[in-house]
Amino acid sequence: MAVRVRFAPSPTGPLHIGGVRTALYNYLFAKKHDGAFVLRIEDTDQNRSVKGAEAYIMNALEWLGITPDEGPSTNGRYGPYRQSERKEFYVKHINELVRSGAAYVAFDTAAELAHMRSRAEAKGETFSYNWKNRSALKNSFSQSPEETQKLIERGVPYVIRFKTFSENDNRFLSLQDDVRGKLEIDLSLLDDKILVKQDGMPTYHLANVVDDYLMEISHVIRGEEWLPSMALHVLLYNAFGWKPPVFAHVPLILKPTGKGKLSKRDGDKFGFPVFPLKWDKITPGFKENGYLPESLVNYLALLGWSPNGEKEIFNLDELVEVFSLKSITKSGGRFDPDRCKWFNQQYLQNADSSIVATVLEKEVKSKGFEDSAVDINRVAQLIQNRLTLLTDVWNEASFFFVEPLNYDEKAVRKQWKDETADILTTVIGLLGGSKETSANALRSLIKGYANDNGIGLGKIMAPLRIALVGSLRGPDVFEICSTIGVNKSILRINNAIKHISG
RNA sequence: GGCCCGUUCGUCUAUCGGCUAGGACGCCAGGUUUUCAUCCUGGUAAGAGGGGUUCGAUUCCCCUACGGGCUACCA
Repeated sequence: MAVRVRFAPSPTGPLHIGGVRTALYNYLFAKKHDGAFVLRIEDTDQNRSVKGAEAYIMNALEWLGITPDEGPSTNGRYGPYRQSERKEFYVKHINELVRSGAAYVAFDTAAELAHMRSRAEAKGETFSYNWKNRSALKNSFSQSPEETQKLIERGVPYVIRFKTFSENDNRFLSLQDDVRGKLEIDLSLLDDKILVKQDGMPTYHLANVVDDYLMEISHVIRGEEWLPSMALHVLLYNAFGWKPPVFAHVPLILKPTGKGKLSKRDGDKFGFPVFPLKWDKITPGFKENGYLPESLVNYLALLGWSPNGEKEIFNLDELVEVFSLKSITKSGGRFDPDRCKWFNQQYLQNADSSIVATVLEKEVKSKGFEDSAVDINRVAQLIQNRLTLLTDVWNEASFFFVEPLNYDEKAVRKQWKDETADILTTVIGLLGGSKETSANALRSLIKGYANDNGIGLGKIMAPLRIALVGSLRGPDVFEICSTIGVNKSILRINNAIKHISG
């Protein structure tokens, strides 16, 4: 049987990082088995749909490189791919269930149920709409078919519930999950879930099962929050006479520290993004924070799943190659910002330096420091292995374009001596007189001078760096000197002498 | 409260009854770089607790604790 999987988010906001990982696992599994990766928008609850969320989800998947084979933007033969556009299918199939007696009509209002719930709670009990009390409530079980028919005709609002369990049914249902193994569920503890709401729209449970069947989904890979309803879903497949898909419930992503699962607020709190792309004006995503999509994918893949062996850096294609549901972890994992950054640093180091150059060029332009004399590509190469995030670019490269406005006090105190001004003045002379301006040429020039005159190189290098950069950091001094040009270097050195010694 | 799932270094994980419990992030130390970062080398640090089963348990079973999820006319 062909492998077909789906990622089925609800468009209630930006795609959370946990959703990203679920989508990723689905994608990897599909590609591994030459199957199809389907995007289905679960928007049966109109009230909760958020404008722009669907587009966000698609853009995010696109950015990550895990583009669906089928979805709202394609015209696959299993469409439409928005549940709000599939009502006819649900109506057709729920009628089957009602006819067969697997589902029934119920007239209890939300207020009545809420009342019963709070009364039970006051007594320390839990109200559950199930086999024990179903015949005592207002539904087609407690009423005659004529009565029910009459109420429906009169337009009394109703919902349709699933008859989950009855006294004579098998009490235990055995389930198989590809991540967790065998599970045994006591069906007598389950309640009669609503399948169709008063407004005629299906709930998640119905829509999900009908769609997965109609779309010929072979494997349902979804978050662990769905594990408790797996029995219901299998029961639904059985009631329809359909073969259930294979299920695999993946663990949740937890907060870096503290209790609970990762939430939007953790991002603000700990200073890292939890969404792939920026959402509103104030919530940046991984992209805006300087992460490469490949590194996010790599990190997320390894949070909750592990390959054989000790290799850790995998691009998408390599992940596809080695991915397997069986090696998904059972326990929830904490999101570790440091480790995520490390992956980014690794990818940045191995990336084509044009990526860095592009970002740098944009920064330089937007800040108004365009300088045709400074080779952007060369600077990019010099700073590339000093970056962790793409957003570090300007901090690492600014001094190539902007001369120091002030000088690191501590560095000056320690490295700037009485004789420094004289030495640097000589250096200026040497630089000015040099025909060769490559980093190597300048290096041997200065080293030669130091050697010939018995001056320790340290007496030159540190002050020179302070003069050019403003502090003791950055790439090789002679590379900087050569990249910004001898003339500009001399200017900076003169300035430093004036400011510090003068 | 009820039900379900889980539990190996601080974090992500390997181990599928026989281990000096391996790797990665982080952290610490040393080396390279006459700076800083990178890079290299080394170090630190774990089987929640208690019962079984077994010649032998991190690995299998039970209990407890802890963590997580679900418990809506939300997904």
